[in-house]
Amino acid sequence: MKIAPLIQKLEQFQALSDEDKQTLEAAGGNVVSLAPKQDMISQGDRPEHVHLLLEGWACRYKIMRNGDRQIMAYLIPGDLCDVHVTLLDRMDHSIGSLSACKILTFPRQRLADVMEKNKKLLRALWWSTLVDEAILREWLVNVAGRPSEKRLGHLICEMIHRARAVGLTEDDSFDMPVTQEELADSMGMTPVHMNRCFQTLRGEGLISAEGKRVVIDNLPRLMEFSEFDPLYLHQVTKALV
Amino acid sequence: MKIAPLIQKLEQFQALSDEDKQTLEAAGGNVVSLAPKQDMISQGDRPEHVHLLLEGWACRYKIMRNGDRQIMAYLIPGDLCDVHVTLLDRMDHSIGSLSACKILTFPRQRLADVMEKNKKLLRALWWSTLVDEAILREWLVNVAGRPSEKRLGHLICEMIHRARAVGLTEDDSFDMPVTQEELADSMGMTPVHMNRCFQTLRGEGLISAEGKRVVIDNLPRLMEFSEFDPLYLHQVTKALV
DNA sequence: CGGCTCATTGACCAACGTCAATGCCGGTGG
DNA sequence: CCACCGGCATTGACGTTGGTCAATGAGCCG
Repeated sequence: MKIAPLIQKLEQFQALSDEDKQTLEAAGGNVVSLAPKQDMISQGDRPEHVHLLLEGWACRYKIMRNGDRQIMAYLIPGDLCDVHVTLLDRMDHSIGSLSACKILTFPRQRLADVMEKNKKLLRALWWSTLVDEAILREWLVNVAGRPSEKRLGHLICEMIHRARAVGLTEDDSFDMPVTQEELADSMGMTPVHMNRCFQTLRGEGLISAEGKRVVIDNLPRLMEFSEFDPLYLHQVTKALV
Repeated sequence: MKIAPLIQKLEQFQALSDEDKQTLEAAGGNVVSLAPKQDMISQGDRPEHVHLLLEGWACRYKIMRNGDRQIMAYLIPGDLCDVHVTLLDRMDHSIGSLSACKILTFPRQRLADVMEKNKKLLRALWWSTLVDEAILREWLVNVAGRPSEKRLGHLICEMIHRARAVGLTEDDSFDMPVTQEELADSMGMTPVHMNRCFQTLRGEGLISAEGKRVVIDNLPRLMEFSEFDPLYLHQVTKALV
């Protein structure tokens, strides 16, 4: 099933019947490929489709006055990028691919119809936007309140938990197709300093990133170091440890 | 009508019939008073009620490991504090009063029943959580990407727009019952530095805060200075200027 | 091999944090 | 009515985290 990772995510909230799954899958339209660093939707758009990420990583971002980019969320397979557009008039931010992506597009109205008729799915999708909001709150805490090394550590902890929930990890490692510059843009720091943070975490024996592969050498210790508490992810599989 | 400010807010999204309004009002329970600096809900709770703020200001916050508090949202009259709890299992943060508050409590199940039966209200309430999320994204941009004086300026612009939407402004001034320390906790800075930011904005002739009353001397210029674009608030009344 | 993007390094700098003192104001008890 | 107290705003001197600038490497691809 194309939408398997989404199903996997939604079932953390509520079990879905085969019929529910089929209904959702049937609402899907085309699968589209997107090259790295391309916009999927831009700020100001009134998109006609909702996008489900099937492969690759993407991000929400805004471009600021001085040209800086602020990344506000990372999107991984199973993430619906923009359920908003079924309710909000216009995109207040852009969504762009980080790596090469495969995307399933849902015609907006067809998804709205599904939610109109199937309350279980509606609740599940609403739930997923609430989890996105919870993640955003934790990002704010992270950026506003923690020193830079812990920020990076916390982000890595979050991403391995989310990646694991959709089956994208191996032991304590996963692919993170994101440059240090992009990481810096998401955590409110400079690329130079992001690099220094990586050095620190490696020096402490907490992680050993090689290229785009992040290997966490000691997850419990990294979680402790980064003050990471997975409660905010509202995952059923609470404990990874 | 007790829930007038909420109605006023929801109707930015969609007009509601008298019947809709009555349905929503009827779901409400008791009106409760809360002294300043009291928790309304605490992290980890599974609350039985959804809270609608009728009077006063409150905030979402988390306490961090080192005892610092991070405020993640300000809540003003008309704001539903925790629609989440109809779907998320447990509170991942706390909500506390800043000033004395009056709160209308909705028994969780009764609100869920309303949404079950009335799709228009369900959509309106979902919409309001999506707007909350949009505000949160902008806070992240603000804290991660703007220098401290613009952060404060941006927050003030946001709050006067939100206050105006529920009729709580007079010309370009409004009551902000929040200490500089609380503001600092929301913008990721220290109270000392928050004070310096106030001095700058006053010195530039942008605002003139006297006690808890904020007077904006030149709103267009403050918006320009703070890089404030109200799009993210998704208000119908876009322009204040 | 040349040219690209990205990671890494070092020297220096500024925004913001820390610490500690002082002032202001409203509330309260004598 | 007035003195005292407690919370908050304000100020100044100084310290530190993280930003800036600019150069060097390392890996990849045509």
